[in-house]
Amino acid sequence: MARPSKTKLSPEIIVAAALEMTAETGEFTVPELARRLNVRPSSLYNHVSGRAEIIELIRRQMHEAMAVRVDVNADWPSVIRLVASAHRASLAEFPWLIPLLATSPATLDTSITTLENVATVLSKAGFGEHDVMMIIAMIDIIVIGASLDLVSPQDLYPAEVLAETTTFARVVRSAGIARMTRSKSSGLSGPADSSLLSGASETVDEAAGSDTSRADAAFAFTVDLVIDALRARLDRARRAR
Amino acid sequence: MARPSKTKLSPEIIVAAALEMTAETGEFTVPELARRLNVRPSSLYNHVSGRAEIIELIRRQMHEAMAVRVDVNADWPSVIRLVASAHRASLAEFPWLIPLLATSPATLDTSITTLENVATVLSKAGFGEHDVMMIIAMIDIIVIGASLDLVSPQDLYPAEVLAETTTFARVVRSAGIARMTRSKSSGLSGPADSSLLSGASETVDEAAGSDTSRADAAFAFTVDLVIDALRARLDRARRAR
DNA sequence: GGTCGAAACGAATGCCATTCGTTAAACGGC
DNA sequence: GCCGTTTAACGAATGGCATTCGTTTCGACC
Repeated sequence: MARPSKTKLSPEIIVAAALEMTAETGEFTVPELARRLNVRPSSLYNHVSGRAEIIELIRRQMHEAMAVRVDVNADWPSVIRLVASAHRASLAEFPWLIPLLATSPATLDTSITTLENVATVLSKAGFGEHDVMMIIAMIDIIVIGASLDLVSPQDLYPAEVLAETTTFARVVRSAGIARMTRSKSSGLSGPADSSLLSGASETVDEAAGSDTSRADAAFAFTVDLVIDALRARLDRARRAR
Repeated sequence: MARPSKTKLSPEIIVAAALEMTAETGEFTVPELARRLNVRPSSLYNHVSGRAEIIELIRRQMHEAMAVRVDVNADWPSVIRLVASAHRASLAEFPWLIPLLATSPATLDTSITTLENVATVLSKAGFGEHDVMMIIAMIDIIVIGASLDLVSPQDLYPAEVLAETTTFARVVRSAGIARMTRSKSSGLSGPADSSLLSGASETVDEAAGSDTSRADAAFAFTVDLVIDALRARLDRARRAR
């Protein structure tokens, strides 16, 4: 077989398939990618330089997807909520890419535009320049942390462990979070170490959603708390002036 | 060669070498590990079941290292600061393990003891049970996010990109963070995709520390803000009662 | 219509994780 | 102190992955 009448590949096709694969299995190998595209692995190298470039393209695409249209005239708490929620939602879809994304420069116009708009809104609201920088960094921190939290195993605090505590056990129980069954771990693992998740039993996870509600609550709590604190800070600054 | 007079391996020796390797290169392969220990790869399998178990042992050790001795009689803001700082410091040492750690249950007595103590302190301080749970989750969120932030590339916002913004550029500049040079990327990558970091130029990174100060500032800002907000929340609850 | 580049293939390389059978030393009961 | 059993090393072999190179054939352009 040689060159086909209609080309079967392109960087776009490749990256789309790769993204789809990571979404399904959390894995991503070149041979498997080629299999999905009905192509030999070596063919891919006519379009991309290698696995690393494919990952880089995925990263770019994620950054684009994370761009949010910010209304520059909206009030700043809404903007913070919007941006934080949108970013968290995007990240939580591909959690194993988080270290990649968190540690790569914000090169994309789209995401920088979001930042620019957020900065504008905060500035207009009366925050000082240093505060604006810190707030943006803080949003990043919270978003990334909360995204990882979102994909945590359902029983972050197993019953056996809770048994040894008193205060903490009561607290957990009161939050309606305790899970007595040790259901299968989250699908997270990334390409690096999927084998790690063996051991986990495969019990029914009827209440699989119960823990995302914990993560949601913690995220909401944090964002609310932070916005409250920022509001107070703004008031204080205004009164001082 | 057969059984040596003095055994050359043990799970402890293996995990120590593996941890050291990840600290140095961010990588961790079984053959390389064996090479460091002056042993054939197959020998390792007499002591651990495989790569996955080594990772699991590393995870355990990290959890142990993250345990903090909490003075139950200390004031709660100090406790929050202490726990958050200690956890962040531990995580930042091995950032590629963060997804692993963040998504695995807290099984270890040591780390659960820390949680128990934190819960006790917060309860004694007057926080309701639901709040205690949320605060603990929030600390997790902030710690994880900040740890990843800590290992971000130095120039998170390259000059070329900033050129297209006005407000944001001013904000960044005022924070004294702008880095004009594009120095080599952070060493982060995890076992999955180290090859990604090729391309990066190897210029001198004279001011490599300048960005950790940004990360430090953002972390401190967030913790301070959150503690302020919690203090206000506590006051409000007290007054309502 | 001939030439040249592009896009597929197949084979081959080198690394990785893992398994199995082998060997010889250490251990432990008598 | 002897002897069987266990143990901890080894070497070879397997199968998967990422990648490279040479080959083939098709399409496009002159």
